[in-house]
Amino acid sequence: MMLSYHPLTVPSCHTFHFLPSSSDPPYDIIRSHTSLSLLLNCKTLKSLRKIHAQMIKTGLHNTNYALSKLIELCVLSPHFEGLTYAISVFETIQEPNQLIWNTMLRGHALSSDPVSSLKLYVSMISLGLLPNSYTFPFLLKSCAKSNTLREGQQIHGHVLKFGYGLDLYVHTSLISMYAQNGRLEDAQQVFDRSSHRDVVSYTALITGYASRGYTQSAQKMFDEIPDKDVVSWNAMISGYVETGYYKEAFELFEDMMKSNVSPDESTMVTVLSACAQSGSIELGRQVHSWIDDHGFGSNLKIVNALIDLYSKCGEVATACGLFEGMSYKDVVSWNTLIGGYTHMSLYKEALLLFQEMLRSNESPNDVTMLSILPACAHLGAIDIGRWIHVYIAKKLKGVTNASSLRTSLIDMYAKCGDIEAAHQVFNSMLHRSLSSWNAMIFGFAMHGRANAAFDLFSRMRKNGIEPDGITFVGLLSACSHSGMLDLGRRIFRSMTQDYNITPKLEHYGCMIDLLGHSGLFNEAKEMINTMPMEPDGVIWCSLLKACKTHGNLELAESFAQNLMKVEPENPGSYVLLSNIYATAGEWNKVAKIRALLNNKGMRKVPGGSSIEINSEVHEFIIGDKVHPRNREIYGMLEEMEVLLEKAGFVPDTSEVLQEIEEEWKEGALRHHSEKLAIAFGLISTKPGTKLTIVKNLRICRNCHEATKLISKIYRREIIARDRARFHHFRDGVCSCNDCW
DNA sequence: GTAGGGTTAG
Repeated sequence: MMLSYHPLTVPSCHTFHFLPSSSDPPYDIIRSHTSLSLLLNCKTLKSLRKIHAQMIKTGLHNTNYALSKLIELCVLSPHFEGLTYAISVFETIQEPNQLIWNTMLRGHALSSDPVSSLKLYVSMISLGLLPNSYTFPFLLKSCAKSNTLREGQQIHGHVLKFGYGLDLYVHTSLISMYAQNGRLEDAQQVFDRSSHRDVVSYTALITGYASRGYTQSAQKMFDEIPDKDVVSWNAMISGYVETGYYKEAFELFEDMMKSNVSPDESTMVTVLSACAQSGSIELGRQVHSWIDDHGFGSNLKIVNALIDLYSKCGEVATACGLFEGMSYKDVVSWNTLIGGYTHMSLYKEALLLFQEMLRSNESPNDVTMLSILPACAHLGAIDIGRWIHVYIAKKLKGVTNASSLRTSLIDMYAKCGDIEAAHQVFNSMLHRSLSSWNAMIFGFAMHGRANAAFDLFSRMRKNGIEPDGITFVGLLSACSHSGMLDLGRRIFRSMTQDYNITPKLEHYGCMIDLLGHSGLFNEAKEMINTMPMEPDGVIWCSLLKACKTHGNLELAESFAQNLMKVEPENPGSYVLLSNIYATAGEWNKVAKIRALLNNKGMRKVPGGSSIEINSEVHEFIIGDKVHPRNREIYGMLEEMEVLLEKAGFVPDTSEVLQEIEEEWKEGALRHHSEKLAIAFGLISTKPGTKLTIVKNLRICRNCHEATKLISKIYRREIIARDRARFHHFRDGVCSCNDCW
C-alpha cells in the first residue's frame, strides 16, 4: 500500500522498534517494515538522511540487507542525487558483500556517467573480489548506454573467463550491449550460440535490428518467437515507428489486438506517437476512444501522448483541454504542450505556458529548454532567453543534452540580435557538434557578418569537422546577405566538387537570390532551368524583389505569374507585384491587382513587430491602437516625424501599397508596425538603451531609411530583425550597407 | 537468503 502521509510525520518509535532476530530472517521483517516503505516514498535527500540516522540509532545499519536496500533505494530513486549519498554510505562499510558491490555497480550504470561503473568494477577486481552472474548485466548495461564497444568486449571476455556464459540474463545483456553499439552481427552470434533463449533475448535482438532500420530482420526474429509477450509486441511496433514505417506499425498493432496479448500503457504511448508523427488524427481519435473504454483515460503517460497527438495534428484546443483536465501533471506533460505550441508557431502561448510552469512546482528540464529557446528566438524574447541561460548554467549542469542546449542558446542569442553573446556561448563550448558550428555560421550570416562566417568555416575545417548541406546554406546566405556574388559562385562549385554535397533547393535559392540581386537575370533563369527540382515561392519572390531593385517591369510580370502559380493563396505575391507597378507609376495595373485581391477575398498577412521590454514581449501591427500606452506611443510618433522632417527625411511614397487596403492612404507608411515598436521602445527605456525589434515581414525601404535617421537623432542603437536578416542601425547607418 | 536482461515524451 502506498503511504499517503509524509515520511517525517511518522513517529520514529513506531518506525524502528523491530530489530532482526536470529530466528526471523531480517529481510522478511524489514521488507514489511514501514521504514522501507518510507524510503520508497522518500522525496528529498534530507528525509533520507533522517531515516538513515534512525537506522544507525537502532542498529539496523549493521544488517547487510538493510544497507543494501538503503543503497538500492538511493540509487533507484529519481527524486534526488541518490548516487552521491549511496557512495557516502558505501564508503562507511568495512567489507561490503557481493550484493552491495553489485548494487553500487548498478547505481553507477544507471547514472549519467555509466562508465564510472566500469571503474568501480576494476577496483573491485583489484581488491581480489570476484564477480557473480548478477555483476555482468549492470556492467554490460553501462557499456550499452555509453556506446563503449571496446570495454563491452572486455567485459564479454570476463563473462567467459569467470564462467557465466550460460546465464540467460548475462546473455541477453550481451546481445543488448552489442545491438546498442551497432554490432548486430555480434549480437546475432551471441544469440545463435545460446543454448536456451526466451522472449526477452529475442526482444533484445529485435530492438537492435529495428533501431538500425533492419526492420525485415527484426520482423523475422519476431515471427520466430513462440510465446510473444506484450514487451516483444511493443518493441516491434516501436521499431517500425522509430524508422518511420507507420503503416506497418499500425498493422502490427491490429494483429496484436487480435492476439491473446493485451496492449498496455507502453503500447498505447507508442501507437499514439505513431499517429502524432504521421499526422493520422482519425486513427488517433479511434485509439483515444479505445483508451477511454479500457480505463486508460487517466494514465499519465497516455494522456501526455494524447496531448502530443492533438497538438501535433493542429488541434491545440483539445490538447489544452486534456492538459487542464489532468489531476496530476509531470514535467513531460508541460514539455509536450509547450513543444506543441512551438510546433504550431504559437510562440507567445509557449512562453506563457512556460511561465505558468515556473509558477507551478514543476522544474523545467533540458527538454523544456530545448522547446522554449526556439520560442524565445522567434519572438526576440532575449530577457527570458538570458534567464534560461543562467538557469541552464546553474541547474542543468552536466545534463546529457549539454551540447544541443548550447547550440540552441547560440541560435536564440543570434536570432534575438545579440550575436556577441551567441559567439561567447560558442567559444565556451568544449565539445561542438556540427550543428553548433552551423548555428554560429548561420548567426553570422544573418547579421551580415560574412567574413566572420567564413573565418569560422575555415576554423571548423581545421578542427577536422566535415560540413554538411546546412553548413553551405549558411555560407551561401552569408554571401547573399552581403552581395558577395563571386565568393558565392566559388562556394557553390566547391560544395559539389570538394565536398560531394548535392545542392538542394535552398542552395539554388541562395544563388538565384545573389544573381538576381546583381541584376544577372539571364543567368538566374538559366540556373532555374538546369536545376533538377521545381523552384518554390521563395525563389520567385526573391527574383521579384530583384526586379523591383533593378526596375525590370517586364520580367517582374513573368516572375509574378510563376509565383502565383506556385503559391496561389499567398497574397504576398500580389502585393509585391502591385508595389512594383506602383513604383513604375502603372496605377491602372495596381488597381487591377487590388481588385483581384479583393475578389479572391485575400488579405495580406499584416506586418507585425515586437519588442521586449522588461521581459515582456509587446506586439504591434500596422496602425495598432490597442496598446495600453497607445496615446504616448502616438505622441512619440508625431515627435519622431517632426524630427525626421527637420533632418531632411522625405518619405518614399512609391511603396505606399506595401500594406494594402484600409489605411493605405493616410498613415500607411507612418504607422508601420516597426515604427510603433520603436516609438514604444523610445518611451519605455532610458536614453541610450539599445532597442531590438523583431518583424515578421521584410522591413520596407521607407522604414529602413527612417530608422537609420532615428538611430542618429535619438542616439540609439537599433537592431531590427526582419524575416530574412538583421539590420544594426547606428549613428545614421545600417550594417547591411543598404544591401538587402 | 535478498538483486540482474528486452518496449514507452525530444
